[in-house]
Amino acid sequence: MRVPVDLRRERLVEAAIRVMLRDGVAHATTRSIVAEAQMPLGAFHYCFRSKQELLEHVIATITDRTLQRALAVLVIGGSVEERLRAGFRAYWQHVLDEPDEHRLTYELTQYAARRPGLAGLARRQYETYLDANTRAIEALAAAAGGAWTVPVPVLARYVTAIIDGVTLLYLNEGDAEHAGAALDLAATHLCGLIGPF
Amino acid sequence: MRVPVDLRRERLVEAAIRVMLRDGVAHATTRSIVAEAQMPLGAFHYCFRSKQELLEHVIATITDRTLQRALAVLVIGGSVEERLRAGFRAYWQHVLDEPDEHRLTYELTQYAARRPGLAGLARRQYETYLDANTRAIEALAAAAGGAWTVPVPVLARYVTAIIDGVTLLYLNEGDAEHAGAALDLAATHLCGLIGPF
DNA sequence: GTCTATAGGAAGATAGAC
DNA sequence: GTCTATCTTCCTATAGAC
Repeated sequence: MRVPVDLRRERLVEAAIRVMLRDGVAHATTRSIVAEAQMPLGAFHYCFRSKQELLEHVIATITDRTLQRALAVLVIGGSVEERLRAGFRAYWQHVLDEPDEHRLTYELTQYAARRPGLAGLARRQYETYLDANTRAIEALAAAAGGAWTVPVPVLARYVTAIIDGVTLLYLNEGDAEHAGAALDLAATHLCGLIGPF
Repeated sequence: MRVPVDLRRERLVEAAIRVMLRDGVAHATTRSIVAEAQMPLGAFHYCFRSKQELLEHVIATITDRTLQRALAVLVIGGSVEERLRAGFRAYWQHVLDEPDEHRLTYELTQYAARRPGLAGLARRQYETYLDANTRAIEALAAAAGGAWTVPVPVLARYVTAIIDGVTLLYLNEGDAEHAGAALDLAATHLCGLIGPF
């Protein structure tokens, strides 16, 4: 039974993500991945040169999905404050719905940062998210016809940091109400930094 | 040459921390740890029942050190705003001085969260930090003779989240100036949440 | 390309002499 | 308690038949 190599690659990447979501990056061995994809062990190495090559595809896939979700939020209409809050709310809802996806994102970043061959990818992953937040912040100011009272690069890092921090806290502590309230506090804070009009 | 087992345990824990700081948790194998401590491999298992037992000691040691540093900041005097900013500044200076220690903290939390035998420790680690921040926030309000305009549990999570988020961002992106400015922004925000007097 | 079988190495843990 | 030698298991990667 012959299956195109491209399709096999895709299936292995998806299988790897499922295993990582379920058991963590450390348990995603070549063996567990091919088992999840219902392929023989030998299939792995004529689809990917090495396990690192698979991991690069996994990280690229996850980063792209996160980015697509972030961009989808930008098209929401309303006042600046409504749009800002809607963005935060949509993100937080996704954390509540798919906590494992977010856990995996942090795990992959850390895993990549520790291997020489993947360290660059971890950095680029963060730069991608920062860039998306920067665009969102600039878009909000443009829509308001005003400006921010704090430099955009600082705001972008503040937003990225509070989002990551609240998510990490929720994943480790499990208190959704208080964590969500802390994120709302940051959103309110940001609303006060827009102007003058 | 006979060395007390308690002392050997201590040396293995310190050696493990050095290896983890240098190469990451995944590279801290029983072999690399005993090599760092200049002990034979066999020494490991009459000092610790298992590698997990060593890890419990490592996490306890690191958590305790972080806590001691946090408590040391509390004795600083001055106005409420000065004390709050001094606390943030002291923390941030430590991040700049010892980034590897902070990287290790996140790595250990994540590592622990994925093993059934250690998952409870990861949660307790976060609860410890949250508890320390809660005390600091209450102490600040008490010193001001006032109160916070936002519930303390929410503030404690906001502080924990922004600290973690900014640190993680700096460790992954490397932009100390902008990350520090984002942390300052949060400190300023907090100063505005104290009152009425 | 596809698979089975296996190489080659590193991990945690233990056996047993001293 | 102390150490050397070894057991068992699991990993990534490859060899070689089809």
